[in-house]
Amino acid sequence: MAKTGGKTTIHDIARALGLNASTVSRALAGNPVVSKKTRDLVSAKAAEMKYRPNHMAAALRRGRSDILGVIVPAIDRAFFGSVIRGIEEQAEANGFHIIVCQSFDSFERERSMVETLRRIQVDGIMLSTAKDARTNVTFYKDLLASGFPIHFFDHLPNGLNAPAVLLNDEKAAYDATVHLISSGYRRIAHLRGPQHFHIYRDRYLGYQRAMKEAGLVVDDHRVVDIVSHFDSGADVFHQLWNLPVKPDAVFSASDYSAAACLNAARELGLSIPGDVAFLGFANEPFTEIISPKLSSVDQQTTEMGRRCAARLIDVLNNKVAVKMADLRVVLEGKVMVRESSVVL
Amino acid sequence: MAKTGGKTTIHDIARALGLNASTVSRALAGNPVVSKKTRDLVSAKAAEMKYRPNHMAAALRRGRSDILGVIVPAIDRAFFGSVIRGIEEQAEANGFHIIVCQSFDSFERERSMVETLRRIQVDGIMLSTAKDARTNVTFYKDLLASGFPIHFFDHLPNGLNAPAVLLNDEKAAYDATVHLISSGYRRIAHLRGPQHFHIYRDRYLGYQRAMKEAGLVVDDHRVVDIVSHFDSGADVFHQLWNLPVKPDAVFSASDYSAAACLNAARELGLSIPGDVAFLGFANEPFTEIISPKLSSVDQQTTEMGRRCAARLIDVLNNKVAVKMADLRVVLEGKVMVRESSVVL
DNA sequence: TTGTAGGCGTTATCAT
DNA sequence: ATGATAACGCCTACAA
Repeated sequence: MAKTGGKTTIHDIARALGLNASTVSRALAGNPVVSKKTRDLVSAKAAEMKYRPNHMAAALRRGRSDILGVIVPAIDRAFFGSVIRGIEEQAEANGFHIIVCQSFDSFERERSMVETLRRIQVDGIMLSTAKDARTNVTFYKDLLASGFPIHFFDHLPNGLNAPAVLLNDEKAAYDATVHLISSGYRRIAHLRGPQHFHIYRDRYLGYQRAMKEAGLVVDDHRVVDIVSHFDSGADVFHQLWNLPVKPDAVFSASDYSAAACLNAARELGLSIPGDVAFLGFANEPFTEIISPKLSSVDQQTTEMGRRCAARLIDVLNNKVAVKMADLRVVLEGKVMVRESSVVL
Repeated sequence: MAKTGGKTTIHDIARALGLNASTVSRALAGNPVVSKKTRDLVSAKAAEMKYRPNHMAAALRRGRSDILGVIVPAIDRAFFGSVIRGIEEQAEANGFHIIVCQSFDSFERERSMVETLRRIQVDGIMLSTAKDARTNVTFYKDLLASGFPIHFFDHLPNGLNAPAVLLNDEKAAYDATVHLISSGYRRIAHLRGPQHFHIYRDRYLGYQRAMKEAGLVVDDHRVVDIVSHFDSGADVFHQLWNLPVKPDAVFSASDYSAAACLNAARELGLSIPGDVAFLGFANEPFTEIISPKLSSVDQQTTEMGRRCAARLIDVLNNKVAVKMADLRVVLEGKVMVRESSVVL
């Protein structure tokens, strides 16, 4: 019989075998210092007694939990679900587990989740910070200075220099715009995200660079700010279509806005991509469902998660010095060409 | 200075205050047996020394980790992301954390994840089982018999009687069909999911019941099996539209198939919902993005997660006897009426 | 009201 | 090759 709550411990196995608990521990760990015979004996007995190692006890002793914390604004957003998938894959492959928390885009919640995760003794934390104006960069600076292993992904708060896996938004937007240009479009409009976010500013810059390099003018009338993600799409498109010189393509910093505009264009009976082409950003699952299928920029989300976890684990295993500068990984986006941007 | 790795323990606080660690422990726990003065003193010192409780040590001692395990086929599917959101919300509100794992629809992985989670000493597990033919119900029966707290959601493997939070698929499909009927549609086709899954069989049954109750015939030609989720949609619709008597509405057991058919119908220049209406199932995020917006059945995913976690936590807190029968919760779906099924 | 001591299950450091 | 012992940080009878 087991001691506590029907749970077998190494002591139970030791007793049953007339051995010492430490020998059992070593045997179970496959320590070659223990004779092959004993090792086999022990593992047989362990199986027989349905022994299940207590990971927490081991963690307490070793000072390492093999658990990583993940904080995202909301787990049910496609982007984060996909990143977490990559994180979990990579963690699992390395014997780690992940605890997932949601900040709901509140900095205060985020801060308290970090605290709680540390109490649980996670070995490190990966997070995509909340889009919260109250975000206090000092908190992260202190955290980093304290040496606690933390990795960011998707974006970094303004003014923070820290290990992170990011997307090269400028390049991705550049590539996307180049794709439109090389497909023959010239009067390319841009639906622009909030410019106080790095990612959207970079997308705008990439768009501009591609236009300029091709010798095309960036007409300010063709650059429209996205206010709400989806709902105002029709208005935005009508505004663009009422310009004296109509655009022949729309590159949007968001798939939602792109889809809304695309729908508005179709309502008007326009041919897509004949009269006007569309290209979004984020490669949301719905881009393949709507008709015509929306071209978009894939953000390598799962890869982002994998890389982030891999880097963090490298740090934990001392395989990589915690030189922050070295730890910045920038991924390349991928233009997914679909029906909305190719003249058939 | 702290003893280990710069981490303050209750012993450090005790020493600094000339107290005993147990007093500090009690004070920190807010135990009223400790004088108010001492309690204040202790918490002040704790803050000063940046004390962070070691949850693992406490867990080991108390035999309770306050961590729950969650196993889903894939975290990046909208359905599961949404359920997990609910689980995490509820767990967090009760001082629990969740560890998330993916089975990738493999029974063997699932079984090994259960094992690993138990090693980590999670207090209970919530899972949506893998759609894997090799699934062995005995495994779950044994697990339940052992008394380990486990709750299922979304569906139960055939032949398993266990605590679960499910959707009343029959009723939801019935309601959906009734909505179409009361909107004036009569020749309603059904895109049917694989009948060896309970959920799809129930949806088919609900459709049939509504039709019969309304005195409408269920024409077998109008019932088409969904093979692949999305791609074959156009073929399916053409097949339906080439029938001698064309359907005037399509109720699909999947949003993907519904969307594919809807697109095919639009290609043919049909008016939706004038010529033909569409109603899907799952309320996928894209239903509001495509045009016309797709009516669908909401599966109360977040609520499903919340309820599942709430029930499990009740069991853990001994608030609810572990009578399995009592623990079956059946949620009602909700018909979301959108543009694709209402004649304007 | 506070202190003492033992143990949760494991591992690491001694010694044998 | 194996055993004894202590310790990881916390909690909780029991004692004072």
